Amino acid sequence: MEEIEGASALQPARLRQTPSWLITQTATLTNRLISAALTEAGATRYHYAVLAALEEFGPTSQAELGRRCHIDRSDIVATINNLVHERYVERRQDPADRRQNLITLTEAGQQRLQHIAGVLDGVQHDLLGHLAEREREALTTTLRTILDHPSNPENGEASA
Amino acid sequence: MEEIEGASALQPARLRQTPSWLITQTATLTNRLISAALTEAGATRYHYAVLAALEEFGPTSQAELGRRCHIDRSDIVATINNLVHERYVERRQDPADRRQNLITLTEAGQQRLQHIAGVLDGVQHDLLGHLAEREREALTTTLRTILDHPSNPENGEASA
DNA sequence: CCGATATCAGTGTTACTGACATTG
DNA sequence: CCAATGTCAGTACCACTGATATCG
Repeated sequence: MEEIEGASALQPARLRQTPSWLITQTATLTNRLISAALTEAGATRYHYAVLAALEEFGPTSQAELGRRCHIDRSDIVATINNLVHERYVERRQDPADRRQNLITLTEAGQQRLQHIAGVLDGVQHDLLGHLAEREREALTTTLRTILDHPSNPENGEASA
Repeated sequence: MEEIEGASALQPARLRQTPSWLITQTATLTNRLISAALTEAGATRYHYAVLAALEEFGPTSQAELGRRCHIDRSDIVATINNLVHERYVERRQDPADRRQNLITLTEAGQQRLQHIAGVLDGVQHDLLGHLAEREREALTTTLRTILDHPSNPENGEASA
């Protein structure tokens, strides 16, 4: 077993032929790279998602942030706690609806987002840089198609 | 449905443009479907992977199973414990190398694999059934390319 | 002594669940 | 009374780390 070079060990053909397996394996690899990069920057994927949503949509309630980013309400709480503590966002009660908190991006938060986005760009390159441009685009298009399809429970209900 | 149809809430453009985000979201959706299907069948992804490897390669040590399926040694232990308890595999010490256990698929395990594979086939259909055949193939091809690339630490070292 | 194996205990992140109080 | 929101506590699975004992 010395002359081995390529794969560390041959994978079962069943796994190589099962799309769901390939997807989760790819996600595992992706998460390794993302975690390494973001941990170094002291951030998480949730930070990035929330900051991006706030930049694009302006002050937003926590529940709405969760819907937009597909993050659970309870996880949003922890994320916002964190971001508030680091002064990247501000949380205040919405006077118009006192059930809600309005989350606002700060100047520092805006810069933070830029920084995280740069870090993530590097990861995309490590992960997909060896693919042809067409292949990369086909991949993202297909993934968006899958995510937008009604088979995704996230899409079924709309709060009218 | 009311007048809203598409996404339940508009997602930040940054997320829609970040491949790593699309990959992890797709994996989350995939895992929801897989978990639902496998939980009902009383199985896990690790069960499927190990059974598939044993069917294809015959009796195998735990360490080798881990390498082939990209599962950590310590997780293999728990998986094999489980499969042994349900009589789908047998574990015995390798007389030729007493450090190793040789894991063998039983007749029941072979049938179990068939059953799980059938369940998973249904999930692939729910997940990707709405894609064109070409798109599905392009997706799996691209994912295999990513996973086989040296940027995947899994591929770097071989016991050369 | 070193390397590989199996095992055990424990950690961290993500995603999710259930409960609760407040407000509309 | 019902629905939505924010909060908290806790769970499950997956991936991983470190330590240990055994064996080659």
